[in-house]
Amino acid sequence: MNTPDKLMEIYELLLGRFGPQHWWPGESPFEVIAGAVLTQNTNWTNVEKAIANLKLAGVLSPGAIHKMAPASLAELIRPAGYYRLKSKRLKNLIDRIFDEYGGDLTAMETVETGLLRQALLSVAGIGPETADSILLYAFGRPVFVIDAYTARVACRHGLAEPEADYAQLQDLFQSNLPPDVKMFNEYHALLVRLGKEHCRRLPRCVGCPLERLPHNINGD
DNA sequence: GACCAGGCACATC
DNA sequence: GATGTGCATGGT
Repeated sequence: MNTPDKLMEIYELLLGRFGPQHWWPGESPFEVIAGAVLTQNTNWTNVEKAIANLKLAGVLSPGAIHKMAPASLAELIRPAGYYRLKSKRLKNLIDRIFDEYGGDLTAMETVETGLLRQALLSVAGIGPETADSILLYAFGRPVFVIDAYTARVACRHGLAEPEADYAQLQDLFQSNLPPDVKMFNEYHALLVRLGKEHCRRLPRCVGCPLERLPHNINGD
């Protein structure tokens, strides 16, 4: 089977088995942006607490956070962990949004995807996964998000080399699938779901023969 | 009481 | 260029 068909088959199997994952459904773009930073190396349930704090304090907006002292912001996002670091990163990003786009997220909507990605990546604290999460989940761009689970799953299904880097893995999905935002959204979430249930604690797939691993999408 | 979670930047070798 | 380390909380 060719790669595009294989990738689509995996997607269909995952969707059939787990159903839609509802990642970031119907939330404001800014909430998604904040969440993308807050979730770095952090369980999502802790991120939700931090976001709830921001909402309760009425500061879940670029303008409000722009004006806040880093220490005050840090205190609100404390449940998400790495709070001093993430306070700085969030403010770095928002500072940029003010400098480049006047603090207006709608002004970013017209920026070409590649340019927007470069802009995000140039912010200290925004790496490829965070940038791509923002592009896909906040701005609806057809960008495939790669994370550690994606790498493990792709590798263990013979779709990528163990040493494949972020760009290569992203190219695998983007070059072999139609640029469908809704599918990219769901596919990434499903790969994380699969990874959590079957690939936890396994550091990539080096030396693991596919047949012997408990990773089968069909569940056996 | 470990171990993990929807990373990233920086130091060091 | 690869590898190691700090960042920090809350759930299992």
